[in-house]
Amino acid sequence: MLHIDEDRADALFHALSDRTRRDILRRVLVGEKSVSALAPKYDMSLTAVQKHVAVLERAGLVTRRRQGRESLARGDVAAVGSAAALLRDLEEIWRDRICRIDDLLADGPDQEDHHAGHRHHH
Amino acid sequence: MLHIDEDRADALFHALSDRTRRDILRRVLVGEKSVSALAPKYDMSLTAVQKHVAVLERAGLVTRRRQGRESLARGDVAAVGSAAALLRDLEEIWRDRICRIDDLLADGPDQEDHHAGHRHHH
DNA sequence: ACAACCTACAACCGAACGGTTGCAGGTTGT
DNA sequence: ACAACCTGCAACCGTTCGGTTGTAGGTTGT
Repeated sequence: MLHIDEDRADALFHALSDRTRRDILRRVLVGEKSVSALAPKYDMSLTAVQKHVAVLERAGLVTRRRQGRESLARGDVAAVGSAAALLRDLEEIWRDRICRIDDLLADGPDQEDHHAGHRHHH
Repeated sequence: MLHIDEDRADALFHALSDRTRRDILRRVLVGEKSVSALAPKYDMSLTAVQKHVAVLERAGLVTRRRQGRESLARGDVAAVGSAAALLRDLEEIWRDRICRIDDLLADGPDQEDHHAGHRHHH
């Protein structure tokens, strides 16, 4: 689990980049909530809140379980942790920056062959 | 510095939600790089890379200094840290979830008066 | 002086985003 | 049985996003 997929990282940070979604996440982290229980907290339609929860779910930040007519969303703290791990990786890159010798060599031109393995999505 | 602005959080996570920007950030964290030094690493135009750096700069994740004809971008590890702090807040909310009594009371309907202080941007 | 280089910015384009309304379907309580 | 409720999904709309090309201006080396 040392290397999280880039697609996952995209989804994680994108899900976190909206304040309404962050607020929803905070609420479902303290306890399970149904969409209709969440909706009246925000001044937007219930469908909009539904979509926000769906984005959080696609990123793995919330899981859902169906109970009767309502589906309850619960925040997944482990997913928050894996986002935090990505940031820790960045901080570690910074801490080890001195040890890199190619930094002193001005980072050789095509040494890393034009960002290989970097798949773009369009 | 205990409470980071929501606008800043939006900008931070949005900047981090693109894999090209995360890759740029990794490179400028190990050392200063000019846009034209960064550009050949990606199969997109120089202008596109310029825009990505601008997004990172607006989020505070990189700073720039002008030297002659080129402007050098440097990653700001403190900004990465403040993003990490936001995630730590979420994890703390989860750790303290048991202590909250209003969770047991099903989170009172308008107790938090319709998400007060929640400014939306459109 | 002049060519080569690096950056900045505007205009444009298709796709994704964040929001809406409307409708259909399963669940619950009386 | 039936009304009330909760969810799911499609269609639509304006804005932002990620990318392009083109143009202009400052800096550098010969």
